[in-house]
Amino acid sequence: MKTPGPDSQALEPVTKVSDATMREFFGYRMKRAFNVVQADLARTLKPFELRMLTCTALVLIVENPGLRQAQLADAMDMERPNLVVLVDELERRGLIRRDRMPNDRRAYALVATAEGRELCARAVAAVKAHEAALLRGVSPDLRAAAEDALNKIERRRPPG
Amino acid sequence: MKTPGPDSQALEPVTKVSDATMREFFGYRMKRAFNVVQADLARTLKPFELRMLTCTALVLIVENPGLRQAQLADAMDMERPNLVVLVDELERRGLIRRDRMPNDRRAYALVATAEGRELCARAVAAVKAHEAALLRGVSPDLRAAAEDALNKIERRRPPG
DNA sequence: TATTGTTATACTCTATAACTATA
DNA sequence: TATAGTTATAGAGTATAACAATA
Repeated sequence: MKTPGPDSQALEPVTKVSDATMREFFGYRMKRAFNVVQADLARTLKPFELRMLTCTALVLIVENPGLRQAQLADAMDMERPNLVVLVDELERRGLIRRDRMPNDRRAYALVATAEGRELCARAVAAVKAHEAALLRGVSPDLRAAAEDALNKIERRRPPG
Repeated sequence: MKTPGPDSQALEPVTKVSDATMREFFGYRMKRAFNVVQADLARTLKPFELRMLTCTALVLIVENPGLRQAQLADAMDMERPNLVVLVDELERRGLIRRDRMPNDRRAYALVATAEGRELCARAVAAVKAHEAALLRGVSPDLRAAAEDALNKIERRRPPG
């Protein structure tokens, strides 16, 4: 005796899509907010022909002249092979140089050129301005709380 | 008269990499924290052979039986072509069905199967538990503040 | 004409194994 | 033997144009 289960019910069309279940997850809210931030950042960096990753690499090289690629990859939480293309791109554009380290000829000392430092400064200023616009409506207290929470999560790393 | 500029200085090796400039950006902190959350989520969903996107799609279909692919894509903030492969995957595994809509034969009414609903419930429970573990150390007040900030950012969308 | 789902394509980000040259 | 950088490759996520079927 086979009665129609819920799978074979006639359905009325969905008018408003609910994501109540997903909204209980912090990760879901983070992803949605991050998508907005990331899209805004991409648009902001486009005039400089930078992306989030290339901009981050450039900033870190400017701030830490002489660091090795392995150090940069570690700081950016990415694998060494994936960093190579980013560094290639920045070098090809004349924004950074790969200098051989005198005492360890396997490694490169990454240094920004004058042009790289100048572009970096302009990009950082633009991002700062766009973030201020994006975060207007979020009070300083609330932003500080959010950053506190994000830092705590970041430092948590894989918990079993 | 060409004196050595800062580019050609001898550099002492970098011992500790500083990201002070990047840390001023909310987007940078978000990305770093999101990477941790995303990695944890991926590990949590692996036993169910789900990823963040397939899990989200499944949850939304379970919660909104009969919704169209275009509605689902809109709810997930993704392009229609990219959703097709996700829905293909869920359908191939027998977790959802694509029913033709009676009044609009262009569209599909997406419905979860019994198996899909059961897997969904187990996955949601697992994610809930893992998030609780990941967020232990973040007080409820702080978490609420962070979610408030994330929601405000999400609702902001592209600001010129 | 416009819309739904689809195909094809391309770009970005990520992850792993294996190689080279140095140490 | 171990490490720094590299190559090659593959899997995901994302974005756009163009198409067939239907409205």
